[in-house]
Amino acid sequence: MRLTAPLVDSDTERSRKDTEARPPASGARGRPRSEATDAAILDAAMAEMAERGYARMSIDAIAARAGVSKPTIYLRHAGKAELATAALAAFQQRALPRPTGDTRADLVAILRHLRRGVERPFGMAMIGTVLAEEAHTPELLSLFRERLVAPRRAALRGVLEAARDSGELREDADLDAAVAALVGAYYAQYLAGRPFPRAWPTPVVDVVLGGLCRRA
Amino acid sequence: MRLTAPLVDSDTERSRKDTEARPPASGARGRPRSEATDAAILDAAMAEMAERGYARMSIDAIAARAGVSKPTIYLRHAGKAELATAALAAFQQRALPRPTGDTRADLVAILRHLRRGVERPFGMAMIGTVLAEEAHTPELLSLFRERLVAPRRAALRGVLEAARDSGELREDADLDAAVAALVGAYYAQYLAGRPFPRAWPTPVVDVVLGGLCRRA
Amino acid sequence: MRLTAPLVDSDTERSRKDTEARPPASGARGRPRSEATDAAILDAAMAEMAERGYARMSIDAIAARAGVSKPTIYLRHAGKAELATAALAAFQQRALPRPTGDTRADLVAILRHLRRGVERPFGMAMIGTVLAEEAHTPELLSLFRERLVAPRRAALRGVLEAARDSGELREDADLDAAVAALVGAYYAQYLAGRPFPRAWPTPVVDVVLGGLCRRA
Amino acid sequence: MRLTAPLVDSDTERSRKDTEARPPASGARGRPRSEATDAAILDAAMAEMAERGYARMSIDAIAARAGVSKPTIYLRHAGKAELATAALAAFQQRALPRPTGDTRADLVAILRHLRRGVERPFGMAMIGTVLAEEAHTPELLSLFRERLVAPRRAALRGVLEAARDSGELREDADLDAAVAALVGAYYAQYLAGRPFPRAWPTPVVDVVLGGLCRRA
DNA sequence: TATGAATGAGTGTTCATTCAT
DNA sequence: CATGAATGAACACTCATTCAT
Repeated sequence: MRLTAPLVDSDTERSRKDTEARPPASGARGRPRSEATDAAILDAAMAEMAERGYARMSIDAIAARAGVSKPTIYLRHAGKAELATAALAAFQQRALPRPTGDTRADLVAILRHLRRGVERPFGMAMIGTVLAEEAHTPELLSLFRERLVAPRRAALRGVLEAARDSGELREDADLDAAVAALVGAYYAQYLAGRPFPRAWPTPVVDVVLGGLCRRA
Repeated sequence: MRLTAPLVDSDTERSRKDTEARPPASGARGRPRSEATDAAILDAAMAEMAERGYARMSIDAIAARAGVSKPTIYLRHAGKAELATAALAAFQQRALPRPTGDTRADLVAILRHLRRGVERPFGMAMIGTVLAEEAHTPELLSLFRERLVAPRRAALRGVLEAARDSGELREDADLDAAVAALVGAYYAQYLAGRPFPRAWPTPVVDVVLGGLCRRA
Repeated sequence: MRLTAPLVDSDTERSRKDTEARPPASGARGRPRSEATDAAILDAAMAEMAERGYARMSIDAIAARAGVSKPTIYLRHAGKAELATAALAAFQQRALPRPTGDTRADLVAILRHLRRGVERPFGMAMIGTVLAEEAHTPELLSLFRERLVAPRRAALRGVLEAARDSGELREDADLDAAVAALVGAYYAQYLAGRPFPRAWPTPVVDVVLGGLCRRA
Repeated sequence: MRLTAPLVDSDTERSRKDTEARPPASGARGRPRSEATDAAILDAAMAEMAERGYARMSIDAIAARAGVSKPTIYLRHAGKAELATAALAAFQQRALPRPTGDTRADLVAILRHLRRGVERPFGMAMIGTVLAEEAHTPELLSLFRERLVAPRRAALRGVLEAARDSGELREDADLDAAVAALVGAYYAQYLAGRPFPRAWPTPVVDVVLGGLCRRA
């Protein structure tokens, strides 16, 4: 039974659960594990981690939220850290927008996608917790990078590379720095506690694409 | 007795401790409160918070690290949250570089200053913990913004405004987006797990100042 | 959540434990809660409260005395106050003597019953602690009144009312004052530190009855 | 400086402080101890003990209430137990009413005096705490008996003996039981949680006296 | 003499984890 | 397979008492 709505959106997909610490015995003897239970646990863990942070998230709360008992969780995951990483590994963000060939519009679309993730309740807290736990549970940060950060950066980089190859950009443009500036602007703005204007992605893209200096 | 080296750098200055919940009585009666103990507690708290995060940081560990007993801490700080905020408030980053009038050099200097803060051991974990604790202990994030984030943003903005006023920048430049892109690039790069090239600030400043697009 | 239990039960040593803050799930799934442990905890709590008083009674000591761990206690009782009230609620004094119709003998029998309670080791200390805690933990006193004081008063009053109805006592006899004088004599004697003579109840009953009986 | 009104009434007298654990050095060298401070400490201790009970009363709170520092207290009293007993020893209740020769009126007057003590805020809590602490700090109960209980019992007994000697009472009346019934009625009524009628002492005296008086 | 600072030993409570059914 | 019961280790915080000024 679901106790609360899951953190993930409806168009979220769950990836294959091949990261479990305690795989079910091969052969199909006995009652098979419920896939719905598997998913409920991972959803609950993800939600708790986002809302309360890894350190504060409690197995008890996850069990209650997923509507299962604690041993049911431990049967699937070796411990708190493994549960958290499994939840993160299973988490799939919304599909990134497909590039259209219009560089500016594509960049804005990707930043809009990022914004939805960051503005989701506790989205920044989730980023915070993986950073805060780096020393204690480094897998969280690596997984976060692999699952959430890297795809977005790749998408941005793809758009920029295409633009460069088509001659839209300067040959010597540092695309790495550009990608960092584009996505980082969100983090910086949030950390500064400043409100996001309605059409926030546009000015950022404009700055990065066009620069601040007066044209010759 | 100091158990560990302090987190703060040698050129760090400690700000006035006016956030204490139980201020020492004015006048000089009785045994004076040891200033070395005051500092040791705040240093230890800051270090524990950076290394383990606010949720995991324990008063016991802070007491041990500072070489004092727990009641000595509670004499000065009303609770864990107050101790953490006091440590944050007392933490003074290195002085920001003074602007020279050379826009590009000034921006690079400020970003270099930021980089030293972020690359300090557990620097990003500190940012992570204030973000992760936003729901539970919002004072941490607001204090962090006030003490660390805002001054840097103001410095960056000052340099950019001067440049705009002197005609160096386009009149319509969105300085807010530019500041976010400049400092955010660090966060994004760290979160991506990518190494920082030797002269990292330069490409970022170049992108923001000059833009990616080919000039007309 | 229930703070007090209903007024059920007449003869069983331990009343039904429906005052628990975290009741066991109905149905028989999972490991059943040990009834021996339930009882051991309540007994230990009652003993500690009588011996050391509510304020001094520690969960640690109760756990040790009951031979269980502290979380085992917290599984059953929401906190120290709830544990103490549960112990008090579960405590059942010896059954009161049944009235025989002989007024004087019945009163003496009830006072003898009271005396056994008061002379039990720490019996008066138990009364003391519920009085001392009135400001801090008023449930203790109300439960004590409900479970221990009220039944005895009712029994005494019943005997006196029967005697009055049968014409043995004066019509205008103040039964309330008489009941108070009868049971209060014990408290006063104890508080005075005076030894209880062998047949103590008899003189008290004689003093009080003499005042109530119809004059010749 | 007095922080709060003292528990004791204005017509309360303080007895000689010859129970101090640490008497001042003989000879009058150095600054003499302030008698006002002595009294403030004892008043504060008495009030705290009545309000919170011996176990919960804290030296810190007493110091604050008395407007002194903790070492000032420890200079005069060897520890918490000694402070509490000193406070109790120094406590003098209102003077008992002088007997007039009218037995019934004298008894009522003494019970009225008792009632004022019992109904004083925390009066019963004070009785409770000395009972609760009997195992831990038996001096409290002995002192309470000596200072508060015994004088009242003696007064009651005096009135009754005079009445017996003057032929008002039966020769064989058990005065001990009668005294216990008279004062105990208060304790019992309070413990039962029943309200005290306006003229409460009268019915109690009537019940007890009726039993003692020679029949017509 | 008096102060404020400092402390060792606890307090009630919670949590990740394992056990018994 | 799944449950509820049980636990060792920790947690933030407090108190009676002593120290240094």
